[in-house]
Parts: sequence; structure tokens; C-alpha cells
Amino acid sequence: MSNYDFKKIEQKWQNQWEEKEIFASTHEDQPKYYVLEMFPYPSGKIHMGHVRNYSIGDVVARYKKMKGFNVLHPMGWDAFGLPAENAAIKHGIHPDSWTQENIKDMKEQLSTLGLSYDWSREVATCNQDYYKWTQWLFLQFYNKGLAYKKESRVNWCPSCETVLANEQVVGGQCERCDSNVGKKKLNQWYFKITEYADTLLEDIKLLEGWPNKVKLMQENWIGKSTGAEIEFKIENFSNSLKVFTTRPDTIFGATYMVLAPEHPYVEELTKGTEYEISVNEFVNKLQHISDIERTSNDAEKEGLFIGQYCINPISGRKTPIYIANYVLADYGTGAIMAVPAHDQRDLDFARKYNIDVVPVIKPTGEEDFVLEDIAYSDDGIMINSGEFDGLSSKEAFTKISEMIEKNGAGKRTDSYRLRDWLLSRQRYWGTPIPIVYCDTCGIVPVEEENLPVELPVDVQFKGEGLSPLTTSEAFMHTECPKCGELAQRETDTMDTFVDSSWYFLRYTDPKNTKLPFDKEKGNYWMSVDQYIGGVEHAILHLLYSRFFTKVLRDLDLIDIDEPFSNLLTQGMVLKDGAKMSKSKGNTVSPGEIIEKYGADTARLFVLFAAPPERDLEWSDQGVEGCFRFLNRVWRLVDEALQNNMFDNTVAGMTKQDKAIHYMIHKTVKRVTEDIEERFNFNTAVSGIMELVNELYKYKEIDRENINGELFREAIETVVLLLSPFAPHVTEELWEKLCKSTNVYLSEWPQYDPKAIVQDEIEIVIQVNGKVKEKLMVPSNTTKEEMEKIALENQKVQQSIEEKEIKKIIAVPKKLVNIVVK
RNA sequence: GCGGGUGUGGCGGAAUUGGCAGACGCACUAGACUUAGGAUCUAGCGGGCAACCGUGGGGGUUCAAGUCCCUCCACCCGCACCA
Repeated sequence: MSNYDFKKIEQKWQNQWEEKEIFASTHEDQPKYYVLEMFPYPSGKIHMGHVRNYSIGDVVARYKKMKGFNVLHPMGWDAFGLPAENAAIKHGIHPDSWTQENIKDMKEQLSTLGLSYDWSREVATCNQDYYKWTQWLFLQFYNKGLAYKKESRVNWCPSCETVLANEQVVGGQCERCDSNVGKKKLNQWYFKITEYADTLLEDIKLLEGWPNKVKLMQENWIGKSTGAEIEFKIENFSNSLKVFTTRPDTIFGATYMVLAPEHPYVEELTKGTEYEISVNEFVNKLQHISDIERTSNDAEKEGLFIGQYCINPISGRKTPIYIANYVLADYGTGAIMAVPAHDQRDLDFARKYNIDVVPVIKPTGEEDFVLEDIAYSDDGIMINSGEFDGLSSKEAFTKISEMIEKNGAGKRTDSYRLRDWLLSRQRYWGTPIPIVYCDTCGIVPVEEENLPVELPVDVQFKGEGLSPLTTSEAFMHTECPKCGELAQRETDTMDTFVDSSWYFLRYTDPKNTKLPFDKEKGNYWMSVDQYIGGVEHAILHLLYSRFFTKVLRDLDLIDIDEPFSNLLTQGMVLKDGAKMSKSKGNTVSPGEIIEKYGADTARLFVLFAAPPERDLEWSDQGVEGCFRFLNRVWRLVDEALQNNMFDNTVAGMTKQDKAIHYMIHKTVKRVTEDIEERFNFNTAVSGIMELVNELYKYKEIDRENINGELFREAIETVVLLLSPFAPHVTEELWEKLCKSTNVYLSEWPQYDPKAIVQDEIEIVIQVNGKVKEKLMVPSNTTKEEMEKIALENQKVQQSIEEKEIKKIIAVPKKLVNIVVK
């Protein structure tokens, strides 16, 4: 007898896999399969969410390998970001050494899990050979007109004199010094993702392998609305006011206009007027209120008249112009025509400031329509709308839109809620934006041959002032690539989402020094066949990656439309009903679990305890159960080998033999389908458990005359089926079963369709839908025969007694239901 | 407020097409083996003595509903008052 010594076994096989480079993707004659888990930020410690994410991916990778695919399963590091910089400020460690150290630690922790990664393809976004290509891609975007500069407002801490991320603003105050956070205008870089809004929306229908909820979220995020853009002439002002509305049919009800307080016209329209002071006060007041507070539902609608009027291009009505907190500069045109009768927000505002409310649509069929405090936003019949009265609002939508176009006052158009992607960050630890500012030539891109623009080392981290990059003289001052005169470098770095929007492409050709990746290699491996990660990335990361892929396609760098053909969004790992977090103190360290039970047990538990899409409730006792199961499998194989049970030869098959034979094939079918079709790893594992339970019973029936050949088949099947879940112990058992190759390189078992056909099956007999009897019948029993059997049954007769039989329903191979009254 | 999701034993979860609710695991109970057991094995394990009742509540469709329809409730997640 031998013990399941998981420590020895796991070490042994991890070493062997590494030496043999068993996970390298090389067999190009097989069909390819690219499985990818979202790469981690190298915080230094893996948590259970990582264990879950990578265990799921590893089952898929190992399974596909056994199914004969050329599998690409890489891993890397999303290594730029704020925490490294914070560590630098707090502990005086350079972000680079802090990050590299963390990568080393995390890689070590990951290696104890025995994941089937091809580490030769490892990437880290903070390494020069990676960010050089991020910069190169930025230049391609720039040359295509997809990267541009625009003024925008950022959170600004006046005491630290630094830009703050939303995350660093806590309750309107700076997280470091508790000063009130204000807004500051900065000129920043944007990617023109809105140019791809329609394609990104349209192509959602190509994403057949994505969860509907994620597709829906992306659809809502892009948010297409159809309506019209209308220009209102402003009295005594050269420019007209452009608004977008989804309801041009309500234009006769527009009784006032609202500009966002930050709208560029506001200053021009009020300068030198009696309204200037109050408007400035209002604008300043809003500066200190976060967008979230300002746009919350509880926020009271506030605003004021700015003393100007514009003319409604259809009704001719002279309309007052207001500014208000509920209109934001970033959305649409930053201005609206307010129709209080048919928009609740406008109605609330109009009632508060005593502005006219003119209903222009009444509910169909209603004569005396009176509007109280609820705006009427449905379709209906036009009223108070001049020549359009009596039309349905839908007809009016078209007619009024046509009139607007005819009058040259606007056009029908679509509007998207999606905004351009602000990628500038006033930070050190990110990819430098490869741009130079020259006094004579202006904005000049760095020449491709001079990439990468390296991050300087001689910078100071004080946590205040502008980007630390401005403290490096050597970095700041450079020559203009165009005229050679002294020039200044861009000191902003890129949003880390830029780095992660193309890493899946770099894995296909990670060592390329000429291009981000070779087109042929990219085309061979892409798209990612299975992408796995947390649902928190459902919008930004996934949308940006889709955007990048489409731009790269249009740059002729790759020939695919979408980067990820199948997506699995895994649930959170909870303990005591709450997300594991340091602050709540309910974390479980993967390292301790692996130390105590081994990686196979840890992996098995996270896969068994819940289906991948759902949240997983951690249970120490559940882990123990998985450990017991692996021991049970170990003892089963060990005992059979010790007692030479496989060598026993018998003639023919007993009834029990047949049952086991059936069970083997049924389990293969079930486990295969659970992995392949549904990702139901939890039920796949329970299927294997059931087979093991049966084998425990089977071996005790007649130990002397056991069918050795069948028993061996059964046990080998268990080991093969279990191997993607618990790879180490199954390698060891495979070896003990005298196999010369790795279980990882073995073929996934196939089931024999003939073996899962049963001669006899159990049917249920019901009376009025209630089960009265269960019987074994030949599986080819006909409806008529089933009815006869049912009626002859004693228990059934007792239940029927003298009642009248109304109806009999027989479903072959399932049940008979006798309806009586 | 809007959008999305989830509700099944003491717990995590099964139930593939409307067809035996509770697979598998945990916890628990009893027994066996043992100097001993927090190891292992065997058996039991939704409620009720029973007829029966049971998948968040109420209603409906059906021979048959966890599954389909209507309605209500609770909890979780996301959000940008999107004009």
C-alpha cells in the first residue's frame, strides 16, 4: 500500500513538465485552439479569484489538448498601473523593481498550481520589447487620424497639485490629503472609438459564443438612439444652438432650452451681462460636486436663466435659455430642447422655475387630457402643434423631421452614448506617448525607428505636481524629429487599457522585433477560441479589445473581425456570503490550501463547488471532501495494482459487468458533454465521483473472479477523465498503470454509442400525475404495452379503485399517466 | 430611477426537450473495524405517524410545471438623469 503523497507527486510532475516543455505549442499540423485567461495585474499575491479563473482555463486547455488540438495557452502580466507608483511614493521602491519582484513572486505561486502554460510566450506590458509595440500601434492610430488631442476636465487636488483618478476621490475629497477635489482643464489624448461605434454595435451579432448579458451591456454602453439634430438660432448671437433629440415630434412643446453649465457658449452669452455673476457662481458651485453626485437621482434639479433667447425653427416660438445641473457637457451636444410635458426631468425643472408646460401629444382616444406631475412620454395624437395636429406622434416624427431638413434647420441622425476613449494619464508607470512638441512644427510623432521612447529611471516620486516624467531633464528635452530644433516630449503616459487591448495578439508572436506580431502567425492563432475572465471587464476591456482588433484589421495587420469568439465570465469567490477582501478579513490564501491539501485538491474544489458563471461560496469542509475524493481514487488504483486485479481473466460478462460497462461509457459521454457544451465542470466532477462510487461497490462483488480487463478499462477511464481537473495525481496514477506517455498527451476517451443503449429501462406509472409505481421494462416496450402493464399493476388498481378512467398518457421510455375521476 | 441577474433540504448545488424534485459533495445520525480515530468502510438523511405536503409568495396553462404565462416579494450586480 502506498500513500497519496501530493507534495512529492506535484513537485515531481511540475518539474517533468517543465523539463520536457510539454506545454509548448508546436504541432502545427493539428487544428489550432487558443484558450486564454485574462492576464493578472502583478500585485504580488495570487488570490482565489485567480485560482478559479486559471483552473477553469486549464481544464479547457488540457481537455482540448487531449482532443487532439494544437493548443495555445499563454500567460503574462498587465504590469503598468497605479499601485506600482503608489508603492514608489510610499516605500521609495522604484515601480520597475517593485513590479518585477511581484511578477517573480506571482509566477512562483502560479507554478504551484500546475497550470499548462507555455511560459516561453510570457509577456509583460511594462517591458520595453512590449511597450515599444504599444507605442508603434499608437503611431498607426495617430497616422490614421484615430488619435487626437482635446481639452477635457480632470479631477484635480489643489493641495497635492495632482490629477486624481476617480478611485482616488473619496466622497469628493482627495484620498491622500482630504482636500476638496476640483476640476481642471487639460489638453489630453483621445482614441476616436466613436468612429467605430456603429461597427462595434453591429458586430455584436457575430459574437455567438458570448453570454447574452455581456452583449446586452455592450449594446447599452454604445447606446444608439435615433432622432434628429436641430439648430435653434440664438437672438443677437452669431452661432446657433445645436441640440440632439430623440423626439423631434415634440418640438412644439419645447418651452425652454438648457445648456450644460460647461458649454462653451455659456461664457460668451453672459459676459458683461447682469447674469454673468450668478452664472459664474453656479458654474463654480458645480465644480466641486462630482459627476456622480450631480447626476444622481436624488439630486435636486437646479439651474438658472441666462438672459438669452433662441428661436424654435419649426414653431417660431421665442424660447428662453437656461443652464442646469442635469445637462452634462459630455453627452450629445451638451444642450437640449426641454419639453416639460413629455420628459419627466424637464417637467420637474419647469414646475420648479415656473416655465410653461405645453402638451403636444395626448393619449390616443382620450378627450380631456390634463397633465399633472407625470410627464407623458408615450406615443399618441398631436395637439398644439399647428399643421401637425391630429396626426399620430409617429407620423409627426417623420413629417417634422422632413420639415426640419427642408428648412435647413437640421437633419435626422443617430446619436451614440459611447464617448471617445481618453487615454492620457498624468503618471509615470505607463507606456510613454511617443509624441514631441516643437515650437515651430507643433505636435510631431516620434519616428518609428526611434521607438521605444524609454521610461527614464532618474525620476522623483513625490505624489504631487504633474507626472514624475517632468522631473527627468534628460527625458523632457529632445530634438524635434522634423526640424531638429530643441523640443519637449509628451509627459503623459497611456491608460493601461491600451496595453491590454492587444496582448492577446502579441502571444501569437511574442519575440518579434520587427512588428507587434507577424500577420501570418496572428491569422493562424486568432481569434481566441475561448476567453475566460471576470464579468467586471464586460464593458471596457472587452470593448477596447474589439475596437483595437477592428482598427488593426483596417490597418491590414490581421484578417479577423472579432478577437474573442467565445467568452466565459466567471463569478466571484465569496466567503460568508461576501466577496473575499482584505478589508473584510474573509480571505483564504491559495498558498495555505495548496500546502495543506495540494494543488489538485484546490483546483478540484473551485471547479466542483459551483458552475463557473455563478458566484462560488468558499467552504473549508468542501475542500476536505475533494481531498478525500482524490484519496479515494488513489486507493482504488493502488489496491487494484497491489492485488493484481487487472490480471484476472474471465469468460463472458456478468450482469454486474454489463452494468459497469454501461456506466463507463455513460460517464464518458456525460463528462465530455459537460466540459464541451456547457462548461458544467461541477457536474462533470460529480459524474466521475459516481463512477468511482460504483467501482468501489463493483470490486467487492466477487474479488476472486473480477473481470480484470473491464476493471482496468474503468480505472483508466477515471484517470483520463479526471486528468484536466487534477493533473498531477492523474499523471502519477497513469504512470503506475504502466503507461509510457503522459496522461496530458493521451487521447481523451470516446464512448461507444452502442454501449449506452440499455435493454431494460425504468418507467414510472402515475395516477393523476402522482407516482404510484416504478417498473423495469424492455426498452422497446410500445405505448400500448406500457398502458396494459400499467393497468394490470396492483398498486395502480388500488389507487384507481372504482373511479372512472378519463385518459391514459403513455410516453415511451419515460412514463404512463392514468387520469381518473 | 434604469438595466441585468438570482431565489430549490441544515449548507454548496443537480434536474440536458414540460415527464420520478433533491444527483454529487458537505454537515449530521447509527453501525463496523480499531489501543485510539478528526482515518477508512457500511447504512440512513426535505417535512409529516400517515394520507399527503413541498423548488421565494399568489394566480394561470397542462394529463403532467423548479422548468411555460401573468402578478407580487426579497436579495445581488452594473449604471452615464443619455436628451
